[in-house]
Amino acid sequence: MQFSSRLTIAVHILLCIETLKDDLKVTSNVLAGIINTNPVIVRNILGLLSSAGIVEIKAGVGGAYLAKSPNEITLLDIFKAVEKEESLFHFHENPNPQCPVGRVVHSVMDGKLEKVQSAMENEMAKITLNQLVEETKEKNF
Amino acid sequence: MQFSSRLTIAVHILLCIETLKDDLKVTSNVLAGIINTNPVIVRNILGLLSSAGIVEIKAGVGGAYLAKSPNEITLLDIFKAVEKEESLFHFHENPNPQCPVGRVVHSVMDGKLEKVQSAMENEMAKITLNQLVEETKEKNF
DNA sequence: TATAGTTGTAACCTGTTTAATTACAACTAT
DNA sequence: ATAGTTGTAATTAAACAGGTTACAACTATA
Repeated sequence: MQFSSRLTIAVHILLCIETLKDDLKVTSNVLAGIINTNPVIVRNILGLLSSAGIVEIKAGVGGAYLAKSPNEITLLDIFKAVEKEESLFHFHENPNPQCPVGRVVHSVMDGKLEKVQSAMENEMAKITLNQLVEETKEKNF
Repeated sequence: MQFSSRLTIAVHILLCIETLKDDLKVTSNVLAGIINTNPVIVRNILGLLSSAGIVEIKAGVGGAYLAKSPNEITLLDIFKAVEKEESLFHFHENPNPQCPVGRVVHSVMDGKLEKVQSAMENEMAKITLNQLVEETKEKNF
């Protein structure tokens, strides 16, 4: 199991919007060329980011813009925008309730799995788009 | 995206092995009945747990047994046994290297994504099978 | 030794998801 | 009015999850 590449594509899109905004209008065609994918893929992901209040998209005339300051956008925000599943873990259904284990396995595990997911999300919340922009600039000298 | 139910099934299997070992021979048929799935599913997951050195399986005569003490088995061990992907995240291939973002996005993100994955794995490593067994007993009074 | 119960594995099926692609209606600055 | 763009539907191919049937190989024990 892996997460889809929507997360890394979304980050790439946002970095491009912030980095290229002064030089050209950042459209789905431009982004698709940079990311090496299809404009429809980009438009779908931009739609998710827009629904999440992370970007604004100009209908008709085209172009995507950040809806917030880059240090108000975290990796967790981006992750939640593109991965809609509330829980990371999928529990098998209908364990046999006549077994002492089957009766309680769900309640025993739920708390643990929530902690694991929270650990991941807390780490994502520490990373802002601003940090990523700065590192991108640094690596280009 | 969600993890497969292999993790929770594997935990359920291990809890059953430890809890029921004194009362009956824990075979794939028994486990399938308890977990409410197919014996082949159970045998495949038991095979993964066996390859990882977590359980021993008696060929021919049948039955699965823990290969280690329950407090030497962590949720991370179980997770790694049943989810074979090394990286949680899937990076989109071939971003355009002529773009200053495309050139470095991989190296900027890799470190971040590793930290996120480590946070999740560290939390999993804290949880032992022994804890889960104890909580299962408690919840059954 | 023959047998019954079990494991390991192959083959197949269905449903879901990802990613790519074509097509086109609707929108809007110029 | 137009050209460029977005939003979205429909289709395709590949991968994966989970289930199922089938059967060869194994082994304690009667």
